Amino acid sequence: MRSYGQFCAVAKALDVIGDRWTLLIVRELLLAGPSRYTDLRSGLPGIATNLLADRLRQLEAAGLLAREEAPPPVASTLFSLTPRGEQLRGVLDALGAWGVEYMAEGPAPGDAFRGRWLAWPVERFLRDSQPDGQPVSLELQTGEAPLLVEAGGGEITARPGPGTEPDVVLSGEPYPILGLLSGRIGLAEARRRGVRLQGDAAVLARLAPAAA
Amino acid sequence: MRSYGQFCAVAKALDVIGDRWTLLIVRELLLAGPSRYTDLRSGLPGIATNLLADRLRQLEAAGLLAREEAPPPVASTLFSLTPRGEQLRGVLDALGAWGVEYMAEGPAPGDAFRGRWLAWPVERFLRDSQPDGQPVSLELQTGEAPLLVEAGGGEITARPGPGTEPDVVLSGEPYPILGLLSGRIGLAEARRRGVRLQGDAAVLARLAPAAA
DNA sequence: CCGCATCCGGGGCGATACTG
DNA sequence: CAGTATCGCCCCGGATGCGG
Repeated sequence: MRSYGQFCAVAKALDVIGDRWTLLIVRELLLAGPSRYTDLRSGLPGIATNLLADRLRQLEAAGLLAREEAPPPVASTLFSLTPRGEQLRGVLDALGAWGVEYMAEGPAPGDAFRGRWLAWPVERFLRDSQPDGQPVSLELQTGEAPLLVEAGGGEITARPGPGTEPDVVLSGEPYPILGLLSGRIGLAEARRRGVRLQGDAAVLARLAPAAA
Repeated sequence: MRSYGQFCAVAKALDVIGDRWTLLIVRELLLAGPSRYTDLRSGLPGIATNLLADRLRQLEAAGLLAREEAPPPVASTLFSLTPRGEQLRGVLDALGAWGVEYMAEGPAPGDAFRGRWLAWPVERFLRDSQPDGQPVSLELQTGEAPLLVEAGGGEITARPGPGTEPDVVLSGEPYPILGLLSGRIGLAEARRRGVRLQGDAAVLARLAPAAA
């Protein structure tokens, strides 16, 4: 991108990661770890393939991304963040915390969705209401890939992949599931909106809205 | 800007503030407070005037910015951030903290500079090495408007405006001044690069590089 | 199938000029 | 002082092609 030409920390940062799609590519790599080109594409619905290739080159040139050739029989290229790229987590956290407010409005018509995108709302909007209780786990099935949420010791973490014997499994549309988790709607209302629940519903009480 | 069309907190945030120049306008309003159109322009060297007008309209429509008509005899329009706009401080902090690394490389040829842009490097890169000592103040004269830096109680703050009887005044080019404050170069080297110092040089010892 | 390159239309952006 | 008007250009989006 064209430089702002300003000797300022914020402007210098935007010189590097201010291009369209760039931070969303970093988001995918932070959420999913080392990824193939095709997987990045599926995690970035709407991106043009030439733009993705361009951005990957720019990120590599800037030292934020490394490209490793996986050995046969995998025979695939893996893109991963360098330590410098990982340091963008703080920026993405701040952006996600600020943008999560717009999630409460629900998805716009035609909005795409991937299960792992719930990671920020879950970690940012919720807290563990019983820090001294036994750790509990939830599996969220909102798309292709499930998200595993764990609450314990006052902390809430979210990461991709199915859980081994989660205490409760929620499946359905992301918006009502997010509403249920955040307490904006109750279980009955969530069910009416197509959310299905398997397991121990009492586990949901462990998740409480975090103080703003 | 065109929406990313993704039901994701980060993407929704970028839908609102991802446009070119937008975050730099927020930077100016955070650093300088309510500002006139002309002052914003001078704080954003390189921006086209139609773009500034466009962005101000977008920010107003998004509820991040308010426009107040100052009464006569001032007879001027003031642009200020709404509370929602102020909440972007966390995003700018994260961006500045990440981008400050590029400041160590020095300004690119032709880079513009404004004194208040040093606020982030100073607050992020430095700490008060003697929290129990008397508060001290420094005035940095690097451009048109001076920056006032205060160290006391372990905290370092930076804000625009000249100080009343600062303990030390530094004037010169921003890069060597930044190097002097961060300890990358010594006082002798800084003087050789044109930095002039008035007052008590011992005060500089209060500022130490913050742990990375 | 994976990881792109190429082509082309539209719009955001940049610079300058101008105005109430 | 606070913008509007205009005009190129280049970035972006969408489609298609293509070698490994």
